[in-house]
Amino acid sequence: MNEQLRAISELDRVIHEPGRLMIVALLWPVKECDFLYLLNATEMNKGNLSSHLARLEEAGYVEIEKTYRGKVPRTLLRLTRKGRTAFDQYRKGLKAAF
Amino acid sequence: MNEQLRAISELDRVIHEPGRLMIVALLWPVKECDFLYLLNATEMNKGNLSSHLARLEEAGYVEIEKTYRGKVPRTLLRLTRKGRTAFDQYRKGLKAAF
DNA sequence: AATAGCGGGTTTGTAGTGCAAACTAGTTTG
DNA sequence: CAAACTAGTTTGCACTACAAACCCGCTATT
Repeated sequence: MNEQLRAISELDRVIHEPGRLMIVALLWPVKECDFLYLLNATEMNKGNLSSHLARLEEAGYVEIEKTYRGKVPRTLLRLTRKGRTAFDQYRKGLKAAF
Repeated sequence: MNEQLRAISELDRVIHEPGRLMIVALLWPVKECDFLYLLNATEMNKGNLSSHLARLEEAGYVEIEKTYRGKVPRTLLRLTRKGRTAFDQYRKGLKAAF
């Protein structure tokens, strides 16, 4: 197997999924943001977004903090160090592949 | 939704799957090759390779030609014009996204 | 002439995944 | 107080990737 193919086959599947790729790409440049921001930015539906976030949390790539803004619930999302590294690696992999 | 995200969300899922991405990347620069070449190059198992090829054929991205080399069956694979275009688009999408 | 093994794949079974619809829990509005 | 809204989560289903099992014709073996 050549380098290009190896790079492709080693792409992180958690990040590779476009829905999650959007989320991570959005979280990457900022300190944090909330659920509704992601919802609007990605144009996913809530169910979808919720489960992708759960998957990313399970992988240790995002932190989910549930807070209140007054009486209204508000979910804050942050990329963890691990998530940041994983995304950097993912992009390196893409570069190696193409 | 910004340009980056749109590019991500519009990535062709048939090509996006790493197994198929390897296949298409291999077929792209050559006129044709056979099943066993892909099998070795990708290090997939036969079943997997077979079904990814079927999916690509169904999408109209590859042509599958069954021939004989003497008495031994030999399956030849080629990227169609449509497949070539789809891969070019896919790479354009990646560039736009990262 | 059975049979065992191999080359070249395809089919089958299953676990996992993405998706939207339905649901939950609480809040605000009429 | 009922209806509607906010902010998500859970459920159910359809699809998919994957590997194990299978298939089938050929060749070598006993």
